[in-house]
Amino acid sequence: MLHTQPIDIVRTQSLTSLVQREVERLILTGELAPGERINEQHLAARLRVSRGPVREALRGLEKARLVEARVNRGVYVREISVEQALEISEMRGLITGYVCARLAAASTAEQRAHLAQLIEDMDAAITANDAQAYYEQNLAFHDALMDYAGNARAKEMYDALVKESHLTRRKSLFSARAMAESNAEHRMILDAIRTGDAAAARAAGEAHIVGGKRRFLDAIGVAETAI
Amino acid sequence: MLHTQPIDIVRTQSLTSLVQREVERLILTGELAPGERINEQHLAARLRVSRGPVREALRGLEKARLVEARVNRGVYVREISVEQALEISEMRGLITGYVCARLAAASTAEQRAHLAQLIEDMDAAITANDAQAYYEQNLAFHDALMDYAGNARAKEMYDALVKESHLTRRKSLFSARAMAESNAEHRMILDAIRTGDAAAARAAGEAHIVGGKRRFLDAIGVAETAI
DNA sequence: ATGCTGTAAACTGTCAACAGTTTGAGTTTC
DNA sequence: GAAACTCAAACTGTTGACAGTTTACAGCAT
Repeated sequence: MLHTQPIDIVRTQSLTSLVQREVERLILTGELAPGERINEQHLAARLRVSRGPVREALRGLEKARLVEARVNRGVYVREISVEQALEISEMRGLITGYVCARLAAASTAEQRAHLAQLIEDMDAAITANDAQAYYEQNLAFHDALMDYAGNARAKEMYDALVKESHLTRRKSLFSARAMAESNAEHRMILDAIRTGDAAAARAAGEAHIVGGKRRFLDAIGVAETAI
Repeated sequence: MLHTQPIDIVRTQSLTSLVQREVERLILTGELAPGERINEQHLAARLRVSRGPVREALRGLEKARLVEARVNRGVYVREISVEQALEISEMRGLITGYVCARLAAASTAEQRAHLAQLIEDMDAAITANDAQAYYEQNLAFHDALMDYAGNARAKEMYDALVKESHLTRRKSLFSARAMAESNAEHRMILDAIRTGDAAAARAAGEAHIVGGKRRFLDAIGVAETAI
């Protein structure tokens, strides 16, 4: 009975969850752009399912704030304003500060070593001026912080915010200088964690918010005073 | 044409959203208890709709973390453990600290007066040993903090956490002493906001977390060291 | 009595069709 | 030429039905 597993996989996942994951992927990769309308029929035909599971999946994505439904008018990939992007960023930073403080209070040597490694990798990406690599490693760094802090709820909220932040049209192509600043802040976070100073770790996380917000505004060319 | 409004309501709101609100109400009021299974057919019959809207509504509530779906086995009102309740509480407190800091940086006299009034009301509830009134006014106080802070995202996340926290079976019937402690912390928050000291306001919010967590554990009879 | 097996009822997951609304092209009117 | 109207196509909201799975119970063996 070698081929029993595929059947199990089909049986243990609903079409709704599969559709939801696929649409989420389409949105996060930009194949479905913010503001774009999602046609239920076409989507159902493309995925070879009926409209039922598609509608259920879209309802889930609505609560996840990735799409917006307008009555009798269909669902649209959500568009977020600069103000909303900043709010999301602040919430991300808030949670980051929290987990940094927790890690300062309790973390293993292995965890700290992994964080240090990621910072090294980001330095390499900066040297290579590889913004894409930096972006991904930056996500990995923050993911690691969330994982190690031992608060599953904080991690889930953070992940939801990160997904939502991908809705911003302006793909943040950071300059080498911005990346260097950002990574210096990562280093400060790790230093504070190493010394076990929860307040300092939290402050470093907070500083990372403020810095990230400023760099975001710089990147999109909006003066902070204009907000 | 006196009876035109109900029709309009039906037209401008989908059945799904109505079902979702109703099921949410049933859960938050405890008519649907944590762990209880939700029968789609019965629910659809009770609300006089077909199963489609019901299923869509349940999918939304799943993302809102109020229900849990098990494949081929239906959806259940979510049960949360003490650990999860503590995580939710910490996140609530985290956001509270954030908005307190923002209010210290910017708030109007009217807003501060309203907060002061709510604290007075809570004092009255304590004197009357009316835990129910205290509970509701406490929610109103925190709602006001969220409203006035001017971060819509923070408010939404907080509201979602509050709804989720209602899933805990143990209705926190605080003692008069616990209520007094809690309200004293509210007063410290307001004092810090009044003096415009963002750091102190935030610290007061943080203290309110720790205090609330300790009181919660006291109420359910779990030693903090056991967690 | 106790445990196992088979069967039927109940329920979930999925689909296809219907009803009502929106949208846009074409036509008419001013 | 522009605005208003008409009408059909397209699409969403909703429903009812079908297929497959789970569950509970009765019957049987031990």
